[in-house]
Amino acid sequence: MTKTDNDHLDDGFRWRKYGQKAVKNSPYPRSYYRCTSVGCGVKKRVERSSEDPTIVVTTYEGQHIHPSPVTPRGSFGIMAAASAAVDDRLAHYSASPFVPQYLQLYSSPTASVNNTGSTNAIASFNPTDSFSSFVHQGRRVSPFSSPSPPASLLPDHGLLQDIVPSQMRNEPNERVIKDYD
DNA sequence: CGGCTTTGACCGGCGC
DNA sequence: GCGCCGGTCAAAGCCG
Repeated sequence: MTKTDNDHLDDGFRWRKYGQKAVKNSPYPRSYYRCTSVGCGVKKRVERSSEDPTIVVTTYEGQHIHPSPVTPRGSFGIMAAASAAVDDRLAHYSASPFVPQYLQLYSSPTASVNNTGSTNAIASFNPTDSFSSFVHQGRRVSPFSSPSPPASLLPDHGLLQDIVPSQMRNEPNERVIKDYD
């Protein structure tokens, strides 16, 4: 869940929108995106909370098989370390017998980012904010990956989506990236 | 002109 | 079998 008034969150990857549907129990539509990188079938769903319109719920499906194709402010290099850290946890989680065919990982990646001490743009985040939690569903997404191999065997460099370049504060006049629309 | 969004149609799964 | 629902396709249009 991400608190933002901006619909177009840039998490460091290029996404192509391929669908939009009205969601039941919510006046807001749900958008479907796919990673534009070839061979990377990562998908994500983005929908707005019906209760709090400033909250967008982003659900990622799959893991990127490539590093971030874009480096918005040249500050995404540090994300490699961050993703590696989360990677380790992901592998650990997936090894757990309690995790079914998919796994749900709740984490606060911004905290680990700050731990690097070398952040710049991302340092403006609030790691204490519980809204930085994300739900991950590691499922088979591309025809290349095995049905459901242990994540520890995958080169998953792709959990960068954990870090969303948006402030998660409840500030009315915040403008995260730019005032889009 | 190329890449992306938009948007209605289409499709498969599921419940009745 | 039928209709609903969630997800995807793909043509057309938009925009830098």
